[in-house]
Amino acid sequence: MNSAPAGEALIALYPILSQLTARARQRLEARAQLVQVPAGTTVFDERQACQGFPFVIAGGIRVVKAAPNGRELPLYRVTPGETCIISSACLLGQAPYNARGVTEADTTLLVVPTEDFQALLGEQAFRDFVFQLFSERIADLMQLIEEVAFRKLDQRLAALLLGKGQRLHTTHQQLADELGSVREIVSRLLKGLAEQGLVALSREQVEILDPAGLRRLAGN
Amino acid sequence: MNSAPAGEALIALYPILSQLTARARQRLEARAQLVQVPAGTTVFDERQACQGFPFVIAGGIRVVKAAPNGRELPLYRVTPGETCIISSACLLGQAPYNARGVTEADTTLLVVPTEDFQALLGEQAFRDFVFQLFSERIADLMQLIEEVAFRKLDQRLAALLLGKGQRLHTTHQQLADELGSVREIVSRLLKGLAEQGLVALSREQVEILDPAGLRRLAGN
DNA sequence: GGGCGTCTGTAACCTTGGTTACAGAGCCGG
DNA sequence: CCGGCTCTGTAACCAAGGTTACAGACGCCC
Repeated sequence: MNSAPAGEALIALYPILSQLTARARQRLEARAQLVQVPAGTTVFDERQACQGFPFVIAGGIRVVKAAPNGRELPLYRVTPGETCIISSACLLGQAPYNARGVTEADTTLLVVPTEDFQALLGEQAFRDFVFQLFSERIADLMQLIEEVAFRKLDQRLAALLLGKGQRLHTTHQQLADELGSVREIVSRLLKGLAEQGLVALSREQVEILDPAGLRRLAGN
Repeated sequence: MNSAPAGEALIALYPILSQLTARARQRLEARAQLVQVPAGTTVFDERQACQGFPFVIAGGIRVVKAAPNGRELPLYRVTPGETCIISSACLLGQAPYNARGVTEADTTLLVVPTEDFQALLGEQAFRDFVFQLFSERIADLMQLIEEVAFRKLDQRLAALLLGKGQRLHTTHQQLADELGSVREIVSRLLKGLAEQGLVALSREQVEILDPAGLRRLAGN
């Protein structure tokens, strides 16, 4: 590791690492690379071989599937304290990435070389940690499949609006990106929601007027 | 385990189990339940708590997401020698199932109680085995998301037809089920493929005439 | 051969969501 | 206050897929 402060931050974010054996710990400190990445960078992409395993120290990564026409569907986000299961899956399965990772903000990563990741997995504590994340993500992905395959866009939009406070500051375009759709449709649907009295719209803002109604819509 | 033959079959299918410690092995044999299930049985369903961990000895399980209107989208299949990662995810994440499992044929399962599954995970060999399956399935699920979200149905149909030999014996209804669609659409699309000379149709049969053409179609 | 069940073909129609193409509206800096 | 930018509203049109509703074909058993 390149600096002591980074090491402390790492342990604070990933308490599991404090349970490593001394040997694993030393190896990690000696070989991991601290990397700074500006917002909006593609840190890995489809069909690309996995070069190492990233711990997110600060910032965050949005993992998306990209359509041939340029549209993107977000799969999940990796925030500090989590790890990128797609990287784990690649490293474990010897397969190339099958999604794209883009930093959502200026991001600090600690990148562990492939061999050292394998070694880390030899540590029970770390392995349990990765296991836990795996199972959570799998549940998320199943949920996403259900939404994409079966839910209509207005339901997905309603679900997206919920649970982010009463006023969201966002553009229609951002909402569309989040749903893997396009701006015009989101505008259309939001108008529909507004006409039903569920939300109130203004520039770069959506105000939730009837959370229960939205939940009802989302839940069908 | 209830009978020696089942034990041998189990080891043959899951060679990893031969690497267990004697203690784990004994525990497994003492507590696992051999269960016979006829074809078409729902062995677990959405929102249901996970009761145990199944090893598939014979037959197979189709894991599907069910839509409110009764349609189903297959997520993956569990064949003998594999394990059901959704069960693993439930047990690890303490969450209820979020998909449905249906036997595709008469099926023999060895069901391991929850606590004993946790104990099995304490065994390195077994844990590695589950890990491997996890990463493969995650890749599958990502692939599925891509298909559902971005591919048109004719492309998905073309992909489905490939890699099953030159003549497939199946009904349009079965193909539709496989795609999470309906019979009429599949008939329509198959007709289109036939008109392009890619396939030849007859009752309960699809003959692949131009695999390369199908692959081209599927790959866009 | 007649009757029945399953499988297939097909047409008309509908809904959803996406595309294209603008027109304004709000905001901000010069 | 003006020009330019981003964001929003909206209408016309289109394509994909699903729904409804039949008709006929094939196979099989009696």
